[in-house]
Amino acid sequence: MAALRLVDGTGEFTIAQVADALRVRPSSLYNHVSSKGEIVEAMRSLVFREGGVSREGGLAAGDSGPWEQTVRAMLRRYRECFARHQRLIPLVTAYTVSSPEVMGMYDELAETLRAADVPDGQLLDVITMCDSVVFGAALDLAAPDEVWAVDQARSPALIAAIQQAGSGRQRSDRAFDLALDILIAGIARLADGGQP
Amino acid sequence: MAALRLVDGTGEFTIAQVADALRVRPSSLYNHVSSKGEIVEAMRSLVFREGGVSREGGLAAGDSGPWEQTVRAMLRRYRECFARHQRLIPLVTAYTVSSPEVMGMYDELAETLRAADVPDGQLLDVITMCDSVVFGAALDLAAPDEVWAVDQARSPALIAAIQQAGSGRQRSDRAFDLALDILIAGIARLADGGQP
DNA sequence: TGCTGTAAACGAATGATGTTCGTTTAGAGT
DNA sequence: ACTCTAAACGAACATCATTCGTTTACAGCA
Repeated sequence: MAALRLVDGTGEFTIAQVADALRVRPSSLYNHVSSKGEIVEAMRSLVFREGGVSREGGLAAGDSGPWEQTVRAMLRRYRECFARHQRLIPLVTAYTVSSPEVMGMYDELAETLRAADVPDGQLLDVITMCDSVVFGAALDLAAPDEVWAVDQARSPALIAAIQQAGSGRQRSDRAFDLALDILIAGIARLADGGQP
Repeated sequence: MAALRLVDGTGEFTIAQVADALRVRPSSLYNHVSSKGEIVEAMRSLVFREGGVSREGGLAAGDSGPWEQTVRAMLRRYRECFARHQRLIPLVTAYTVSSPEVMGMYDELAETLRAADVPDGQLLDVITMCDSVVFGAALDLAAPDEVWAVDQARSPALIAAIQQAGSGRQRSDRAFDLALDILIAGIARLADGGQP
């Protein structure tokens, strides 16, 4: 089944292409999967497993080290998965399915955050926020560079900013790291009550 | 052209459906648009204009009020657009196009942030981060509730969190507001040098 | 009123694509 | 050798986006 992943080199994939890569006729595939969506789902699982996002051994609770590092590493790993398969991103977001592999990661995240004293009432909100940042960053990663082309901007501030920033992958990485910093600092402040 | 938007009620749209809604044959549409992608692009513009995201009058620079409020309102409006057309989200992210209408908003954001003393070197990173959060939140909005169904979670912390949280729209809104808080607090800290 | 030019609608056709179904092949276990 | 099962196969379909040459509707103008 891994041969499907050769096809994420082109950004699209058709049943026929997959069948070709497998030296098989299109119809034969339907003895193993029931739809194209199921293939997308399989790819998602695969990407997660190969990225080590879905924890093999039990849950996290007993993890060593400060929670900040754990969360940072976790989210970074999460995004890294999709960074390695950028073309997959529009597919998995379009297909809106959620494989059980993903849930393992949320479990881990929940345990870690809870151990870090994030109030129960805000736990799910924080998790959703992490999710948003990671997926948003992944989308940004998949977007073509021309989104930030100088000639589309009319504001001098924006033009200057674009020229200062690196290009493509670098820029995206740096922005994600910054987001992680801010995110974690914010969670930390949540963890002890108010704004101080 | 606005009649196409009736079709975002189903989550998908085919040329034939659009043609039907317009009391016209599919082929006739190609006298007005050159591809399906162009229709998606048109929808994106329309959503932006109707949401008031793309500023009609010139740039923002002279805006009154603290920048925090301006940014918060801007991002909230941005997300609100897609909240009103959830089914559009996978489409616009998949089609990866960028209409000129969107750029106006980035211009405005850039000016505001710059006026708020965000260091030039990090301006684009901050903008990207805002973008990520908004799009991630929009995606979360579009995701079905079952993503957060109790029976999929294995961790007690996560199960508890899910039960405490509201459902659907409420939950998503609250998570987004929290993210905005954290985001803006983080930007504010950026704006005066270090972590303090 | 009749002529003309243009924009839009039309229908038929085409090529991709995902999917179904009944049949056939190959091989493992007895 | 016989049987059972899983997988491959090819021939269909249905759905879609898109193209092309033709025809209609109508506005401007003589």
